[in-house]
Amino acid sequence: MRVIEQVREQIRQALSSAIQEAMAAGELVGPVPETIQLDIPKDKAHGDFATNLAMTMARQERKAPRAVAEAILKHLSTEGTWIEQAEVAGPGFINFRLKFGWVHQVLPAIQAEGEHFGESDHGRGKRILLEYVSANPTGPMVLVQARAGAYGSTLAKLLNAAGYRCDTEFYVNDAGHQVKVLAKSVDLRAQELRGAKVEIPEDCYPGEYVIDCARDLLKEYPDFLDWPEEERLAFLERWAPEYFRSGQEKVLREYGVVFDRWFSERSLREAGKPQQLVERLLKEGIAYEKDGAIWMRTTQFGDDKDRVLVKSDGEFTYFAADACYHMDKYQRGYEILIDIFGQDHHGYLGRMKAMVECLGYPRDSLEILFTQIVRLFKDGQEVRMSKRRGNFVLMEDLLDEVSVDAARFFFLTRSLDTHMDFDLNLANLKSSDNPVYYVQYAHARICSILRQAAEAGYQVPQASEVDLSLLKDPAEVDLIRKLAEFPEEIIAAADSREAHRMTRYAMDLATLFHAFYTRCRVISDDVALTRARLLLCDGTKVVLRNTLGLLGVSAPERM
RNA sequence: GCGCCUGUAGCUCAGGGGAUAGAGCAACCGCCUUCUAAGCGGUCGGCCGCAGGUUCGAAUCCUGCCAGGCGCGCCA
Repeated sequence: MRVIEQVREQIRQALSSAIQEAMAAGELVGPVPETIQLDIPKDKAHGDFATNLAMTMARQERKAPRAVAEAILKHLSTEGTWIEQAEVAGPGFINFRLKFGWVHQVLPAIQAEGEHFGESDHGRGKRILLEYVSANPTGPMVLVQARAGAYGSTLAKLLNAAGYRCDTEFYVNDAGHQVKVLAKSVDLRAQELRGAKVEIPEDCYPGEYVIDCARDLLKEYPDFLDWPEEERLAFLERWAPEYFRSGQEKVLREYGVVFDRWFSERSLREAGKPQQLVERLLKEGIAYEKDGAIWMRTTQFGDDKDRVLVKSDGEFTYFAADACYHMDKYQRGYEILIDIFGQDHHGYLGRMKAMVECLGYPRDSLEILFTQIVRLFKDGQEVRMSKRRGNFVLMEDLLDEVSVDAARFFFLTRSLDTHMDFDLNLANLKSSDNPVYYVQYAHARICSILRQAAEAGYQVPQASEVDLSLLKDPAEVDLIRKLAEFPEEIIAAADSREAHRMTRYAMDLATLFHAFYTRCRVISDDVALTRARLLLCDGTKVVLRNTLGLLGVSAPERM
């Protein structure tokens, strides 16, 4: 049950009828606007809801906004609604004040729905595939992937809570040139570890982690270097990517990021998907041959230049495999594809959109979100990451410094497209100043109250046995109203793909609870009031836990 | 040169057509004999990068400029 949604609908219908009445009376021209915006004003003096309806109608009516508003109000019938008072305000807003108690309806709903409170069928089961992180299996993950991981996993939960059916996938680039380079690099390091003097060529991976990988290899296969070179390299082309991939999976799992599927690029290639696709596109005239290569006609759909599918040496490009992968997603029944890419891939937007159209799918069915860079600061200095030099900041390094809860929450307070600074010292991530503790503290506080109440013989009552009208302190009403907003907050965050809205909601909710706690004593001699407040505490606890759950942050019972 | 992102309080960032622009941190002043002070209340702090335009209304949309970040391969 969505309390606010129902109230909104009620007000919209009242407004809509009022306009029709006014039109019948010749006071308005009409027509009734298709959408009626109904906001919750920032300033409580402006009522519970407000609409700019009259201002948007001013032009068609050829009247001053306030005059339009007056005409609407004259015909507004509030019978059978929660509306107590409606008035014209400011430049032409219509402000509504609702009857006391309208928000109270939400507490029984929370109690009934529990961990499912907040979910809705808004998305109508539309199938979405969210691909994110997708780090190359040629090394450990870097800082920005922690950002993508936090954001993506929460976005997926939000989409599912909002009634979409969202699956998540990690695309493993375990094929192609880079895998050969990786195999060569590991092989050389293995030789080096066994005392051979080897020179690491420029084009090999120089990172320390390659040495670690070689060490683990020799531990598992002590006779590795006795194998013929050709066999060694062929083996490593499979073993090394899997070595790094499984390492990534482990780190991500500890970070609260679990994928429904790890999709292998090699599996696509081995199944002959690129050939099939190229043949099909050639037949359709969407691909063509030029200079010994085969190109996809992406310029047809707004790309700057056509893209190579098959190089003149006969190899399929990464782009060709990516096209297969995305086509495969559609063929598996997903209607919307969301990819989260690093900022350094932003140049792909045009070609990816064009690619999807070349494949015969709607341009808008592919959405690409870009995570902007993350800079890490420590002791006032930027910790620089450089993949080439091999001294880049790893995701694991970050998690050595801060808790998963702190890291996830911090990333999720920022919109994806801000360039963010992660200051290990100033952000004080392990200290109590971190907003994540502020929110968790509210949850722990409630748990403590409920424990104390239990000792005093109070259990959380059934909502039906509580006099909700006792919850009338402004702090109580504000808190309940915020609880009521939770379902639509999820929908807004899911639809806009803005996962970071939920940390703000969490902080706002915590603030309102702390204010309530300070103003209103829960456990007292007044039995009826105590029971009502216990129900409110329990409802807040449920919503805090649900919110933190979406964020992938723990909800501690004690702190 | 072209493209993408960013520019809001001392710092880190929300807000992205609507009423008086917000939060956290930092600074300052108060509040624990009672359910967790990891808390609450208050003060200080802003030409929303600059200039035009659209609009009843612009921090928000459009154009240009300035500054910073990142990309522009038959690489992956």
